[in-house]
Amino acid sequence: MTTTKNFYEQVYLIVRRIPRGQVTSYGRIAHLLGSPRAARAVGYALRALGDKRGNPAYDDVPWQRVINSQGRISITNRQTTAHKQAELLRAEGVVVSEGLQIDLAIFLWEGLHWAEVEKLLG
DNA sequence: ACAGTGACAACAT
DNA sequence: TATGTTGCCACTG
Repeated sequence: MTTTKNFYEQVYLIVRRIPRGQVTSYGRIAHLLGSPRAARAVGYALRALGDKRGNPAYDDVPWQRVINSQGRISITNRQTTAHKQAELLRAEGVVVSEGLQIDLAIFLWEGLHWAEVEKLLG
């Protein structure tokens, strides 16, 4: 259990702001957090949610709304399947193709403004 | 302290 | 277009 507001926690805060029915990318979240090159770390943070499942503090993180910059689902590990993510997204209205592709022109989240992020991380 | 790891991204073939 | 390579960053043992 991490008491400090580390990078992972910051990632979760942002992800919780993604509206239902919309998506964003790992890289965009990294940008919002002020570490434009930390896309990989963002993915790592979301993967870590798998180890927290069952913990009420993290059950509300809509991790399925985060995909890669190409608009494609990136999951490859065995704990959580890409298909599972696709189903969760479809359930909230996001159109996911057979090839796990999503049209960013339609479903991409606008993101937050600098002031909003600062207030959030406060 | 240090090397390994990965749900990325950009660039090069 | 489709792979392959390289840079990155935070976390872990």
